[in-house]
Amino acid sequence: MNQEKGSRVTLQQVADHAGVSRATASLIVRGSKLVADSTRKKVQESMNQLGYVYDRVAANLRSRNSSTVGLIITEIGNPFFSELLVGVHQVLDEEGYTVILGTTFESAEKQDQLISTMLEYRVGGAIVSPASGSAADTLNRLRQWDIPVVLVTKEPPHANTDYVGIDNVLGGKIAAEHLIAKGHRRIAFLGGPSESSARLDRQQGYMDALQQAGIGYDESLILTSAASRQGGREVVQQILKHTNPPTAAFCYNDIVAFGVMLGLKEAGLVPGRDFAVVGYDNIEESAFTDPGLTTVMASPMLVGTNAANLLHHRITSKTVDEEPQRIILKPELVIRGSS
Amino acid sequence: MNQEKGSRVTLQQVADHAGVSRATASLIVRGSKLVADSTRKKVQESMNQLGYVYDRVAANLRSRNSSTVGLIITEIGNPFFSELLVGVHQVLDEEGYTVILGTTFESAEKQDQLISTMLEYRVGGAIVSPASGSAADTLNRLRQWDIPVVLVTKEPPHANTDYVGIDNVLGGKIAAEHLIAKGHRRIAFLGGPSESSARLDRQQGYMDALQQAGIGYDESLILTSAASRQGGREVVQQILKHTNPPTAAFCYNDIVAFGVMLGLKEAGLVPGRDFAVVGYDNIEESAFTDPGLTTVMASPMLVGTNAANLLHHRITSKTVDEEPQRIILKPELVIRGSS
DNA sequence: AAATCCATTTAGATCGATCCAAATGACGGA
DNA sequence: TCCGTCATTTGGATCGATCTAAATGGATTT
Repeated sequence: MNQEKGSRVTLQQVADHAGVSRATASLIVRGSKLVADSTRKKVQESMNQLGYVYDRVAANLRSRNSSTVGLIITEIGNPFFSELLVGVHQVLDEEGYTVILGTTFESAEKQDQLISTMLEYRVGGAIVSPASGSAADTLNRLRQWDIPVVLVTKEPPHANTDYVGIDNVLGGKIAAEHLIAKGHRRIAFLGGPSESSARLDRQQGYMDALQQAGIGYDESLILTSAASRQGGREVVQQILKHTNPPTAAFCYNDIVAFGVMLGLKEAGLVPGRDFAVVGYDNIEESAFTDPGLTTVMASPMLVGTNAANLLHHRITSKTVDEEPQRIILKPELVIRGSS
Repeated sequence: MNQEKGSRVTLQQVADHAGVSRATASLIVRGSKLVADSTRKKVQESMNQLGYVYDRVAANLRSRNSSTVGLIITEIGNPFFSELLVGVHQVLDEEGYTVILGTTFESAEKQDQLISTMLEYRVGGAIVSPASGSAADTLNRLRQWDIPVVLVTKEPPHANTDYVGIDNVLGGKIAAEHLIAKGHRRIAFLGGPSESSARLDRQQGYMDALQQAGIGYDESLILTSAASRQGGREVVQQILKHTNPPTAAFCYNDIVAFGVMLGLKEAGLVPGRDFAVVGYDNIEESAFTDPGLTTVMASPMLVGTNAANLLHHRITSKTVDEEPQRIILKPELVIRGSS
């Protein structure tokens, strides 16, 4: 405990203090069972006395393996991602990785920057939720260096990479089917950024359901917006001015749905009675709104744990050239008061 | 661009390719103006051709300075922290740092673990929101190694460290004064973990205001809970059973306040009409509830940017022994429909 | 022509660990 | 006593960069 301020205690110093070689001390910090119990005890005693702190940076440099992984998401403000992040941490902390977090705010340029940073830090792998406009090329920069990448939530075309996501077509479909079963015939699809593959898939499922029910879809009831509360609020104000307004809406995600419900209240309508609303994601908050939000459960945390497990597998088994894996989680409908 | 898969291009290889020494190449990647323009161009050309990627890990090892900083928070789920995180990133990304994030979930043990990890990764500094039960000792482990630490939001007793926070006493006071001015006489203080210094300060301000107004406080109207929606919901159910129930509540934070508003609705009361609610933090969502939440604006992002700036200052100016600085932001009341 | 200066470049040691192949030494068997 | 075996320990090279102090060489001064 009595070290010089600011200067680290090195393994060499520990070894000298304990009267063994640096190599032996190194074996001990790595928990090797090659060393005799008596020496192990002696060295550990010295480590405590000197206040030794393992230098993972130096170790990683020599051993050519990294104990850090990158996590790139598009938005921290969205609880979907904070829950996903919890899932990722849960698995990776356990396995001894340290996570470097980056947020792109949906900018492809920022995403590129972040990938450069992660390369410079020698991350062992990365979990990436690609920014909407970004091409597969960017991601290949990582794979080019044999760094495993797992994509989550969105998949740019031609990205030949591991992917963990949600069956968005199915999700859109069960949402729309639910509203149809409730007797609605004019159902809007509201919000979300137009370029997002996730949004397009949900829209596809929504349209499929309407077609199959023999209703057909009305292009004028499909509107995009920012994926925010404010976006939802604006887009519902707009749809209510429609000459033949809908009686229900399926929203891009829960956040948009909250905005939609707020917009409805502001227009004097009661969500769940005068107008049905269905969201997507089932973030924690959805159970606590008034009325509770009917939504498609996307289990962000499960996406996170799956992605983390897959990445860990790739990193340890060095099988980057193996066939890419796709894990598609099946969404389920959670019915609450809003529909 | 034609490198062996998996093996990095080193500065040595770049230097050989360009016909200069490793040292010169090193000067160039660091942007030194000592080198001639002609050589710089030549070497940069080689870097592009070979696809060189700077190895920040090796560089940090030799130069004994770190370009990473640790950020330890208690909860990612709470938007207060995700907004704070955005603020921190905003400043530190700009300055060229990389952030390692850790979440304690309010566990002192986990916090200890995270600090160990950050030490092992040679972070240049850390921003920490201490877990409620944690002592100052833990933090001193970082300072012992001359690693600057900036505390945010909470301050354990005897932590002789830089601190950025909000004037919680004042915040509690203006919240209570607002409710008193609205004519309320029985005002509850609801939710939050009992050990938290932030909570105690807010409670202090609340009690001060009541005393000064000649009302005095009633211990039975002060209740703790988990700092979650569910916590707020439960605690309001409880307080409504009081023999002489309050007509207004000041809540530990916005999240608790949302739970309180939900609980009121479930009990058939309309927040803002039958019962006034005031929150704390002014997270984004507070403007989008029904009714909008009156709350004490704590500007989490501003806390983040201030903490990041202060930390950057400490890291660069090597003045760890300088008098600790305390930045206390003044909160303001944001009045909306809930009161 | 020699000395001085300045701008640029460089060799060799170093950061703190791991890897490898080889050394050490105790022990049992021939 | 000598040797092979096995468990343990070790020195020296190495990861990919930076640091230091010194070398290089052309221009300018004396």
